[in-house]
Amino acid sequence: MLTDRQKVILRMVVDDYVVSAEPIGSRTISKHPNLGLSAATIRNEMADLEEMGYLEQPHASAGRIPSQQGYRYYVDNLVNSDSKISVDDFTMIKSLFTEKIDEMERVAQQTAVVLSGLTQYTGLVLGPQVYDTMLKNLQIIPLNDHSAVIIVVTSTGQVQNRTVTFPEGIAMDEVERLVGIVNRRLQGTPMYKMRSRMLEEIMHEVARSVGDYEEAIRLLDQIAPTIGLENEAKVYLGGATNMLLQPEFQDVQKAQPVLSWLEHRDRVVEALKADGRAEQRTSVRIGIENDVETLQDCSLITATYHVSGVPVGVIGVVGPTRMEYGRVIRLLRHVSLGLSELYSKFYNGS
Amino acid sequence: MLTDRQKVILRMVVDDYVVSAEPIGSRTISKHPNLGLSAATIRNEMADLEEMGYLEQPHASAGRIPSQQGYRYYVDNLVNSDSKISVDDFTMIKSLFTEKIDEMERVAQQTAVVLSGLTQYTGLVLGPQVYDTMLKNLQIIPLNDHSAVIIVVTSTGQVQNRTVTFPEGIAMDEVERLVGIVNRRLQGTPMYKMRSRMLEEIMHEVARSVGDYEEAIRLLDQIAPTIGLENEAKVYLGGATNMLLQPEFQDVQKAQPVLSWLEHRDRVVEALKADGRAEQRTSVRIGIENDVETLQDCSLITATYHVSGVPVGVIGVVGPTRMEYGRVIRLLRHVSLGLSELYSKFYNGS
DNA sequence: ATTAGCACTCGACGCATTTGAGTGCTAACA
DNA sequence: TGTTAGCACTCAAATGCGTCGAGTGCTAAT
Repeated sequence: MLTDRQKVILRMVVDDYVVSAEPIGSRTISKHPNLGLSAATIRNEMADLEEMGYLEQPHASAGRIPSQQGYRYYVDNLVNSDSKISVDDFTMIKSLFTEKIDEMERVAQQTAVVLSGLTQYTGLVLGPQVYDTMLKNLQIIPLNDHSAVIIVVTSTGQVQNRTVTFPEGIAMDEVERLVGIVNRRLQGTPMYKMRSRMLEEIMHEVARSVGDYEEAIRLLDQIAPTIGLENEAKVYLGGATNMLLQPEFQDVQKAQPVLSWLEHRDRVVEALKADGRAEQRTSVRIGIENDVETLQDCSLITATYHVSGVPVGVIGVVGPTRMEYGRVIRLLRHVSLGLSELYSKFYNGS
Repeated sequence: MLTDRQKVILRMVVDDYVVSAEPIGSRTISKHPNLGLSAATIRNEMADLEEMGYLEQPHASAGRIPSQQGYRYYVDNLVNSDSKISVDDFTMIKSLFTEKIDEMERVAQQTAVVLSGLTQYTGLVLGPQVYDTMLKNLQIIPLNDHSAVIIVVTSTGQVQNRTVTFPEGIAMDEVERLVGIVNRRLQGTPMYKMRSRMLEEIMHEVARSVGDYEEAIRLLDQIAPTIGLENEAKVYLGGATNMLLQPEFQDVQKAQPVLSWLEHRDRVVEALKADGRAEQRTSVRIGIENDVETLQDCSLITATYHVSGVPVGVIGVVGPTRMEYGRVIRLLRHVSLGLSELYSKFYNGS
């Protein structure tokens, strides 16, 4: 357990280090106003904090920097994440939500960019995944004799499409009949049940109406991935190269793996989803707390956003462990609330 | 005009420098087999080549490196861009086209990744823009009382969609009537004429059938951007962070602007389009030949791909001016041929 | 418990020296 | 006349060395 004074000192070290990126010495701390302590006293306390694992020394005659455990303690006990965000931040974010953006995709992208712009870290947005969407409509538009566009519309207005080529021996009208069947029997079916329902309920009816059973199955197989669109979450990155401005990424060897990791969307999606499933509204992963090896010197802070109280997406920020935890957490909370509002309006029909 | 011997030497300098990234000295060249010349002779020739502007010296006692003019001469006269690509490259690319990828979007993305993987530069793909597509179908799917999804399908099977919210006082059936009019009157209209045709031909008819003229215009305005989808080309990047492996990007200050430039898709699209309009099938922009200031130490090589002989898209590679011009040009030619074939099949209905 | 004082540590910085790759020039040679 | 060997010269990079100073730990005094 830390004494009050140790907490104060730890907080000061973190706060100072986060802005300066240089080890903090005892003198620096002792010069802080409203802290009538000499450097020697601070030294003693710092030595204790180091022994307990909250601080560390890059080398013997240098100042102290927070350890990952130190950051963790800071985030759990010292940071004030409830106060308001700064006026500048507020106006910046406000423009994001008031600007009339009718394409929801652009909102997500723009959110990532704004998050990065405000923090100089990388902004992440995991697009909304609404789980209880249902099939609204299945359309087929013939292109020529043997190919057509299949269009799926969900109850929330998401649209997915795919061009399919028919196997030899299947005529257009058979396909159209097939689509008719799907529409008749499966409208209103939740999307996540789609695939199984298609197999269970439709197959026999298909067999009855379509000439060639074998071919019908082949065709359904081709359409299935589109129809049963797994509502696959898309991730949007913003300002990944902003991170190159951070001192810890001045060394390309350090920066390359992280940027490279960010390039693979699927990995990023996975990392964000993991946090999205957590109970809390905001999650902070510091260094080795990240399952991803590449991010062992980075922190990932995420927040979920909601539609009708249900979490549907995640926003987040990746940066070096030396991060403005307080500010970033407040920013993310604020933005996630805004997004929740926006998406709720959108999905509940504005 | 260069003597044959000077050409040989220039080619050697470029070839050596491209792989070593270190200034090339006279001794190195003289040691080349099938070139019975002493270092001293090479020195004289090199001095001449420098005087003519094809080589330069980083500092007095260093070897020579090619100047941008030197690269230009190399590309124009010395590179052999017609020979075949290597077997390794061939198999790598082959898997790209034989793998059955039915989503054309993924083909483009994957092409960019493969280009980068093969070169360690950044791969670029400007998605196909087919200019003579026509309106195939306009669909409207109501979501609730005051919003619906508008879906546009073109003759080539491209699908674009948008959620629209109706102004107060416009009922769903009026919207449906409007869509019907558009379908009846404008099916088969080339997409690029869409917007003007909509205004010219439809307005008066709309006014007749829809109750409120003012509102009808407002509504059409809202739909217009989707219908008249400018066939906006999408750009796909691959392996931007691979460039951080290049020696010239070991300095973050050098790398950051370039990576940052690549982050803004619109700028990249513009640069690629510029090259796509050029006459030649492949274009090489070396250093300052790039209009973009950020790329003054980079080279951009592009090649167009075609559908039915008409150029519809661009692929390319961005890297440092010290680039394997020969190999990259051959790669791009090969890949662009493959893409042309693939897209031609796709658009002409396979 | 706090603090002043002091010896000690160690990276950063500046400066001189060395090293070596590479050049330009000159004179000899075919 | 073109080519080459030889040599003095140049300069970046590497190496070594002393200095500086921020910061520490320890001790003794308050």
